[in-house]
Amino acid sequence: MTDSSIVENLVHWISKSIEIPVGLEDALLSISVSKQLKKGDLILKSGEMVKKTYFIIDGCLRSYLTDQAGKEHTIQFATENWWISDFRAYFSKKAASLNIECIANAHVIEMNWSDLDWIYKRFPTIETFQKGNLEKHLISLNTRIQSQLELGAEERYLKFILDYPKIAEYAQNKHIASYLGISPQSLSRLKSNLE
Amino acid sequence: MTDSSIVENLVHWISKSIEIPVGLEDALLSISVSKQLKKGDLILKSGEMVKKTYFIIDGCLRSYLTDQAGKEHTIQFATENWWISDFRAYFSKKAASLNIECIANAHVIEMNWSDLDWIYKRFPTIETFQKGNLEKHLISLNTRIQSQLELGAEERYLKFILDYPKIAEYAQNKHIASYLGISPQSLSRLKSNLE
DNA sequence: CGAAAATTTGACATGACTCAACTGGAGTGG
DNA sequence: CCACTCCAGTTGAGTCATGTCAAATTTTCG
Repeated sequence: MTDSSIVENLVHWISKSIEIPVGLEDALLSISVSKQLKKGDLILKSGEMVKKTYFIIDGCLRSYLTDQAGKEHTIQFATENWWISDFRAYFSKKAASLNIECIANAHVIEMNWSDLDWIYKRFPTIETFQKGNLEKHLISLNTRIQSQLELGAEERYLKFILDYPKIAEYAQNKHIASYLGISPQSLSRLKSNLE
Repeated sequence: MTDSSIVENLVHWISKSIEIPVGLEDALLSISVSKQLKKGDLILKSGEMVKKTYFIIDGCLRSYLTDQAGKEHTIQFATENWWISDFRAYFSKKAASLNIECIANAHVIEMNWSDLDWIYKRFPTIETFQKGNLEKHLISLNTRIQSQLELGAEERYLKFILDYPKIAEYAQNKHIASYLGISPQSLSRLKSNLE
């Protein structure tokens, strides 16, 4: 895939929420770096400054953190048309606490946050698009908290594979377990109980 | 307190992130309704459409949902300079799934979402302020998910009273328990273990 | 094929839940 | 001012879900 055909995917996605302003596509092309990632690639390590954000064309990535006990906790999965970065670190201007790892070969667009902010300044109408992204993200975090509060482990798992069937295919069980907040063993048992 | 002195609080708060455009204060005043709430007042009930959002001047509110088993789960606490509403329902144009309750006598500014959107259109520069709010909200949800994943109940409680000492004063134990995702009994035991 | 990683399974420990009883304070009305 | 009620909080006993540790099995991939 060429850079320009990759960027077309992003433009097409943006065009679903707003009219594409003249010049936007070229501007995006000028700041985009298209990357092919292989399973296992680490594109952000905790402790680094968060300079980049990624838009996923296909494949799957996850962000996770490692706690004091050495256990990993998955914060986010990202597939087609999602963004991934360490948002919390970037928004609060701190060093990354997350790692970001490719878990299924992926095409992504890499952009510098600073370049993206420049795009937002230059094309004010896409604020709407960006606001939509933030809202979508907010909804998904809210939903996750709600599930955690009111559902048991089995119900959370069922909801997960219902809401994100694609991710359920890509991700390993231990990744899903670490997203649901249970041990891999519990997830394994829970699945075998489903019949 | 008069309406205009209440709105000054909001304007002052906004002025911390952006330059106040000419006319903004009057515009805000024209759409703001200042309300005094008493402990126990319910200002949103699940099932209703979400037409309003609230900015808190002082006091404390919480949003919660009731699950099938009749158990309450606190989604958000809000004190000074926070907004509260059923964001998920509003952003996704659905009926409220949350209730919002005043838990300590409060002054709030009530606004219609539609009027607020009008303000955003009319004063594009406050998009920055709004974006900041969304980011702040996103960070707090992220932090909460992270705590839930990597901390045990006791550590979550300690972190809670550290991060939100004011709320810890206002809120009842059962509210805090339902926010942390544990039973009131467990919270009680946990606290007595702290010495 | 063989090594390394992921998953499954078993045995056991434990944290958190439920149900129920009891305590203590706040508010109300006689 | 006391008696009563109501509700939050505490405490105890028993249960259940989930965690841990370890071993066995299966899958992945060089």
